[in-house]
Amino acid sequence: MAGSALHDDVLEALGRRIVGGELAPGTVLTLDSVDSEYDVSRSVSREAVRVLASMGLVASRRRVGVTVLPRTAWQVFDPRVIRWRLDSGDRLGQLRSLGELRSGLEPVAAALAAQRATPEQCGALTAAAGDMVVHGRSGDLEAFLAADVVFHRVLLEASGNEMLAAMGDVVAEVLAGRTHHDLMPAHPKHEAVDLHERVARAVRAGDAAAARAAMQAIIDEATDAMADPPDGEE
Amino acid sequence: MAGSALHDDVLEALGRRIVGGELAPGTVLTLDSVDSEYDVSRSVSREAVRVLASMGLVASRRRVGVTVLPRTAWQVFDPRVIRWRLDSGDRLGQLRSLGELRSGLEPVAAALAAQRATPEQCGALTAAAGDMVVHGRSGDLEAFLAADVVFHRVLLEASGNEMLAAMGDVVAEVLAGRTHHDLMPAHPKHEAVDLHERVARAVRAGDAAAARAAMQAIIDEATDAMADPPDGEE
DNA sequence: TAACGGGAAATAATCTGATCTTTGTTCCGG
DNA sequence: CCGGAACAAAGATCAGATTATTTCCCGTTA
Repeated sequence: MAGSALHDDVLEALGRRIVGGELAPGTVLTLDSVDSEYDVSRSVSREAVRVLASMGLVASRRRVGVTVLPRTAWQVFDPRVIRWRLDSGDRLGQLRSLGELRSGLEPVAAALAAQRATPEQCGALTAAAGDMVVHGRSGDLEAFLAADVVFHRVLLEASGNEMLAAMGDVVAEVLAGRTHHDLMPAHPKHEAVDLHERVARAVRAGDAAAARAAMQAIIDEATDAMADPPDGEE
Repeated sequence: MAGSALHDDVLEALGRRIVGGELAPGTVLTLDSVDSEYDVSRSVSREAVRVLASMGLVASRRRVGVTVLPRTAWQVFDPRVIRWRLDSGDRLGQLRSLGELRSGLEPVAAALAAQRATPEQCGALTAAAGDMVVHGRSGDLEAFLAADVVFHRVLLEASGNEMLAAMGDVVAEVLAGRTHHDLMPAHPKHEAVDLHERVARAVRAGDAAAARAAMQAIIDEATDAMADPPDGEE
């Protein structure tokens, strides 16, 4: 990291400690303690705390200090909060929440994409689905994952809804987390790959209902897979 | 607002100017210019800019200044960004995006609530639906809105998914925006109110499919209503 | 002429110390 | 026991200086 890392270092460190549970809700820090602990000047700790406050992780009051807030106050859609939760002991809970979210959003995105996707996006979608077929057969899980991520990202963007599009990064992290934590079978199921192709076809044809249904099936399949881990882990 | 307002003032002012389009993407400010324009000290403008950067509205680089970023970089799930967009000329676009989001999320939330709602939440849901009936008849739009907000908020919380629950504030703003900008009929439609009661019943009965279907119908109805404004406005 | 390299200036980043403001606490008088 | 006044702690704000990058410009050189 070339640029100024100081401020972000403190932000990351404190954020992880809070999200990870080391700093329980109700804990009070003082700016001075942050200064000395991370050996930075007040402006740096001040700005880090200010950003944490804007994320709902802490609240600072005069004469009291900086209080760690309970989960209910967190901005759970903030990408950093999501990332910290995925990296912490709360990974499974976060994946469950995100899965439920996806089960609502992605079918809608598919339906909208069927109505709004540009020819380029249709092409990219078809290409990504094709890549999934190829890498699914060859068993190259990383390449498969990459194609999967591209597929979902393009689809969300093609929805023409900037909020759905913003979920692209999150979905990418979910997919990556799934492959990297043994929640995926060694060979992607043929049905799952087939469903992706079906979504691409439906979007190309402008068939919103079919796109929604196929995407719904993808999510359902993924949910079932997570409920029954391939190697019985956890 | 009791506490320190200075920092938030600058943050709000700059945020609104950016989201509202007055400060177009690519515009560069300098910290000094912010200092003098709002007549605050360096630390105040610094922290405001830092938070704006954390929201993806600006990026600051040495020797260049503070650059306003394009929409694609914005954290569109940040509640403040949503609020600013709703208050700006982009209100209709934001309402459309949020509507599409709701059409995905709320049915899922209803289905989950049917499986997870506590007895207290069931009670609150039923009570809110009852209030909607009463105030819908009497024509007290504000009281109706309040009950509507409570209904959706409780339902989202009852989903047991903290990310869905976090959408409560956003949904509240959407509903409020609708009534306050003449996108609602003078008397709430009987069918809409009836659907809310049906959701409450389904959740009470633990019937996830029925809860999802009824909620879907609510959203569809709302979408249709927005497509055909009652008094032909817009 | 074009590529390369060395300043110089601009600007955010950081540090520092002082002062102001709010607010929880304590203590005193009634 | 209660109400209010004084005190103190901690963040909030201010002001200035210093540092570190980055960009731009210009001269040199191949």
